[in-house]
Amino acid sequence: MNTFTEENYLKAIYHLSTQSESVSTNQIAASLNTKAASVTDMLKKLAEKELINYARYQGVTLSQKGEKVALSIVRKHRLWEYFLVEKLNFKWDEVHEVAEELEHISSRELVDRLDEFMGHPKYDPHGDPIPDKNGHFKANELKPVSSLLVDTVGIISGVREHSPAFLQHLEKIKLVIGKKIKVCDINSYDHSITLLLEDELLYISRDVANNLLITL
Amino acid sequence: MNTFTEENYLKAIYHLSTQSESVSTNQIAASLNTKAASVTDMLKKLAEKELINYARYQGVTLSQKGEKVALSIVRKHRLWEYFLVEKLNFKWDEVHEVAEELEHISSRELVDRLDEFMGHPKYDPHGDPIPDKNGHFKANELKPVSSLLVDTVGIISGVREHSPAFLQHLEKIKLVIGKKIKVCDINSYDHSITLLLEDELLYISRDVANNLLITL
DNA sequence: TAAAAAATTTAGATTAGTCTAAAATTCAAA
DNA sequence: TTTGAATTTTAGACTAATCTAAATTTTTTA
Ligand SMILES: [Mn+2]
Ligand SMILES: [Mn+2]
Ligand SMILES: [Mn+2]
Ligand SMILES: [Mn+2]
Repeated sequence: MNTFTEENYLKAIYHLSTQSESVSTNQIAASLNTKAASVTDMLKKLAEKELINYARYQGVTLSQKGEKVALSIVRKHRLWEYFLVEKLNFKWDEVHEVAEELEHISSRELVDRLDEFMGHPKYDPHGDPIPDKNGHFKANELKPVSSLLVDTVGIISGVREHSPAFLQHLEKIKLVIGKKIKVCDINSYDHSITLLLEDELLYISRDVANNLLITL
Repeated sequence: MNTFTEENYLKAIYHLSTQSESVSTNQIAASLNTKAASVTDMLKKLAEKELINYARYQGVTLSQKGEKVALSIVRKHRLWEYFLVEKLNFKWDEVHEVAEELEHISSRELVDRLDEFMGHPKYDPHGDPIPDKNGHFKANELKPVSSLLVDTVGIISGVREHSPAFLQHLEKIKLVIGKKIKVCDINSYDHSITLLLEDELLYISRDVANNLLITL
């Protein structure tokens, strides 16, 4: 159907589209670790196949067809991540790279049965929503911990940054998905935050607070 | 490490090597649905990487290094097939195509954990042995039903032909792996065979008998 | 609003894998 | 053992995806 590479472009455009309406050539190049010239070539090809809306120099949006493909890749990526963590005991910082490969396995039957096997999970190990077989999902209303006021209480529900280093750090300090936290103090100089987590005080940097997401 | 295509060539050479010592360009071309000229190009590349022993016009054998790679692909293929049948309820005739894709997922960790998750199965759904993480396996002593004498008793343990059509046919007549059979009669004109299977008589053609393997 | 800077596209190459057609080699008869 | 057939390799081309360098367009800023 579509090549491995085409799928990666569509996925990249999809993710970038959640940030800004239209996506630029340079944004795509950066996110795929490739060069702008290569991106332009591929955009022509994807436009030819009507997977994107593209006009020279004007940026890109996904067509309906393209979004459908992108969502199916995202669905597969997140379902496989869930499988790796829940069934094969991978850690949440170990699954992304493997899922980058697994998401390109084409069998529709496979992904739907995998979904069924796991009981139709709604969120992946990083708190990201898993689209259903029709591409539908409801995203949680997430706020970065850095945006909260003192005394706010919330549940850790997602991350903004997916690097193994960050995820390992969170795990080490037990700040994992599902935990309840309360903001105890915000340092007005460096914006570091003191949290209450299971009766213990925990200091986190502004950087960590920025990339940690909660539901109220 | 190696490309998808290189892996498929190594696997094809591996399987062909179980039939004849040295493998020919044309055999590989036929098994991969490609042309002899393309095969020659790839053989040069694989020889360059020391994955095969190759001398112009002389046929090919796998090097130790090449065999190791081939065995890891075969291991993955068969483990995934087992997973699909045992965990996701695929039928034995539906798994091969999907496994053709899954076998190229590179993570060593993934395949070893999958193996563990399933309890280190020894045989895939078609009765083929699954190499362990070191590439070792013991093949059953298999005989085609067509080679048996009247009154021989055996257990269905493998197939020589893996086409969905053949597998579906076997399933329909309940001739599946593990079943006990007894040869009741061999027709001397067309070599069709009458079997006893769970107190019922079953007629199979020479063709089926040829592709159905048993252990004594 | 006219440079200058930044972003994007085009031009021209490169690499992997494939093909057809032609040449070379091996094998099998006669 | 020569000749013809079959097999295999080489030559030359093509496509997908990538790159660098140069040209073009858009955006910024003075
Ligand atoms: Mn991921
Ligand atoms: Mn994830
Ligand atoms: Mn198979
Ligand atoms: Mn099999």
